[in-house]
Amino acid sequence: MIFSSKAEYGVRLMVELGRQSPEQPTSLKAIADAEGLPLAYLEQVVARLRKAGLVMSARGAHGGYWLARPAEEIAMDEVVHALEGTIAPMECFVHDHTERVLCSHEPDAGRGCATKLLWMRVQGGVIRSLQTTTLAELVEFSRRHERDQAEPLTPGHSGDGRTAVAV
Amino acid sequence: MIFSSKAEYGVRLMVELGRQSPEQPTSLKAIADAEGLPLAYLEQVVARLRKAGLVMSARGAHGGYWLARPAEEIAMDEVVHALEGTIAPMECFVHDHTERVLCSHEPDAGRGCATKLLWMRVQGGVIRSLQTTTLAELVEFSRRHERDQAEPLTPGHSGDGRTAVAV
DNA sequence: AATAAACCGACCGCCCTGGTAGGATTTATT
DNA sequence: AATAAATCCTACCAGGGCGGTCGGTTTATT
Repeated sequence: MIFSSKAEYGVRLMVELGRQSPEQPTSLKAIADAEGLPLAYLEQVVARLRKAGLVMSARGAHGGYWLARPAEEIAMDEVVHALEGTIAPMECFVHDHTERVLCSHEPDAGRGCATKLLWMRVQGGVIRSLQTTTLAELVEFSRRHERDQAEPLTPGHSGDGRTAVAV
Repeated sequence: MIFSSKAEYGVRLMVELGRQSPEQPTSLKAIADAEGLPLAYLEQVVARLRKAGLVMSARGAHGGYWLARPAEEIAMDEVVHALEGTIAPMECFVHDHTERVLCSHEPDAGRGCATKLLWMRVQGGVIRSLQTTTLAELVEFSRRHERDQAEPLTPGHSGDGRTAVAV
C-alpha cells in the first residue's frame, strides 16, 4: 500500500471544496458530515493544505475553507505532496539519513544504484500521473456521478486484478 | 513513502542473482555479505520470491538460489508484486473490507469515486513503470557501475524518470 | 559423522498511523 | 455584551505493521 488515509481524506476534501462556489467558505463540519469523516482529524488534514497555500480559511462564525485557486489550476501532485510529504517509493528518497541499510546512495561498489534506477522510474510514473490530473477533473467526475449509478472506471493498467472498480 | 524494505532487499537479491551465472546456486549468505543485509531476514524475503516462482532453490551444502528464468524475461512488476503483494496506492484497493471509512466503493452518493479515479491513474503509472523494466536492465546497469564511482542520477521529479539514468 | 545450506514458525520492540481530547482564539449574530 | 460557530493548536494514546531475531528441522555434500 502506498498512500495513507491523509491523502484520501485530503483529496476528498479538496473535491468537496471544488464543488462549492469559490470565495464562499465551507465549514469543515459540513464536509465531515457529507463524507462521514471525523472532524477533529480533518482539522489536521486541512491544516496541511492551508500551509501549502492550496486552501484559504476564515475564522469565526460562518467561517470555513475555500480553494486558493481555481480547480483547473490545481494539479494533484501538489495536493498529494502537501498531504503526504515527498512523493517517493522508498525511504532513502526522502530522508538522506544514511543510518539505515535500506538505500545505497553511497558508492558501495555502485551496486545499490541498480535498485535506485528502478525506484526513480516508479517515482516518475507516480508523479507524472499526479501532475497530469487536475482537481477540476475530479470535481467534474464527481459531478457527473452525482445521481447516476457509478460507472466502471477504466483500469489504469493492463492485467492484474483491481480491474474491479464499479459500484 | 511507498514500498517497504522487503522490496528493496528483494530487488537487490534478484539483481545479485542476475549477476551470477544461472543454474549455479548462490547461497543467501554470500548475498547477505555482499549487500550487508541480515541473513535471517533475507530468508523471509527470498521465500516470497520462491513461492512466486521467480527463483529456484537447492537445499543442502553448496545449495542456494538462482533465477527461475533468464533476467530478460523477468519484468519488475512481478518481482515487486511477489515481495509487496498487490501494488496499490490505497488500502481499499487491496482488501475489499468495507469496514474502514477510507474508501468509498459503495455508491455513497457516488462522490468517493472521484478519488478512486485518481488512485487508479497512480496505480497505472506505477505498474506501467514496473512492467517496462526488466531485471536484465538492472543487472546491466549494475554491471556498468561495477567499478566506476557512482554518479548522481538525475532526479526523477519532473522528468519521466526514464530519462534519468545518465552515465 | 559433520557441515552447509535451505526451510519454517514463533516471537518482539519500535514507530507510525489514525484518531481523540481539550482547549484557545477569532468572528458573526443576537 | 453575550453567545455561538467556527478555525486553530498541542498533547496524548491505542493498535498494528515493519524490520528483525531466534531456535530448530530438513536436506544434501564431503
